[in-house]
Amino acid sequence: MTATAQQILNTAGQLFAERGYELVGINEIIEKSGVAKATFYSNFKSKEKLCAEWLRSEAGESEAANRELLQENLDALGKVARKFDGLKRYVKESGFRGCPFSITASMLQPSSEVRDVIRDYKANARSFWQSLALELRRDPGEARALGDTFFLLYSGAVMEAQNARSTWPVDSAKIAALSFCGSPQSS
Amino acid sequence: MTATAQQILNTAGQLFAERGYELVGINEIIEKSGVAKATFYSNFKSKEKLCAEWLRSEAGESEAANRELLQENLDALGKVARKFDGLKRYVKESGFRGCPFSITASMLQPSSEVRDVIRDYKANARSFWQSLALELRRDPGEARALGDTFFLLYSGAVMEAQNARSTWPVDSAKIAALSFCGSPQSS
DNA sequence: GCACAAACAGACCGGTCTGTCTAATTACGG
DNA sequence: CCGTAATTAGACAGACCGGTCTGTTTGTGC
Repeated sequence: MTATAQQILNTAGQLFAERGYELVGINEIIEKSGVAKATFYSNFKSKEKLCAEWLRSEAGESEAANRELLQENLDALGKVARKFDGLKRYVKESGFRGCPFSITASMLQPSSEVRDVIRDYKANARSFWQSLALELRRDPGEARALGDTFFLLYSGAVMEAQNARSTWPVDSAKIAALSFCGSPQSS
Repeated sequence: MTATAQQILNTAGQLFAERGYELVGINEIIEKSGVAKATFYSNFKSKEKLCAEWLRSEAGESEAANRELLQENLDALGKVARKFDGLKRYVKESGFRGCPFSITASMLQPSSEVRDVIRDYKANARSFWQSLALELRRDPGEARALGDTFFLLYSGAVMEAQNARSTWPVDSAKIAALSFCGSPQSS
């Protein structure tokens, strides 16, 4: 990927995250990234391909962060807490607009390359929570249920933090997740 | 509200629910509802007003259903289960696209009349779950926490059922919510 | 039968959208 | 210094958007 393509991707990513895929036009993207329209189309076949590329890179970063967190020297409960603390920090940032994947999915026609990227991301996120749950429950069935509970609480927290424009859903979800495994809450 | 306005509202509501506010145009709405454009604009000031009206009616239905459920002769746990069962039925319907309020909110510019409707709806939904929690916990603090847990699990289930195009998130959320009632956090 | 209101069809407006194309300019390796 | 490739600005196409407007037809109460 050339430096020009990277520049376009960064700019577009920021705009997509702030206002959503459908509400950002190509013209604004090229203007803000200081690039001619022909240059844009020589680097990306279409707006939708650009979107797929953006989400792929977001998914990559998220998966790397999850992998790193899993390998840290910390008990599973601490990792759960860390994950929610990270979300809270993210929500506090100006311009938080909810999960880029879910939001983008809701703006897409049923069939699209982008949907595959989103599905993969969600599957990975779910399996991250499953991994954490496996450290907390011996029984595989219980672990699966606990992992899904984490996953759903986290997802609900993202969604409602966006709607309420507040961090209370994140705090509540964290407390719920921690107390769900029968542990004292930390931090 | 005239029968014509009602017809437009029904058609538009269906289209909005299926594909989202931004992806449905006025021209399609009037065509599908068999109405002239001038007639549309004599019944609704703008597309956005129509959207607000649609969400208001959705919110009204939802609140009525919640009120009814709360008054049924059933213990709180049964009501929690019922609420999730209702969601599961709804998810199974063809064309389920997630929470209309959250989806619409994600397509809107920051300031809009519609945002107020959405905020009110969410506040009402949260207070519904709080009411249920109050039947399950004496301590007000614990009840509040439990209500928010229900609320977030439900919201996460809606979101992820849409993404996964499956009902497993609803089943998992229901199990989590019910087992959460069964294990009151002692403090 | 007539008047009035509502609904009709659809042309039209200014604007935005993605995407294509031309033609001029720049950067640079051999 | 020259040829190739990248990049530039921006005109343009074709579609669609929300919304306005004109003029006609239809239905209804008096």
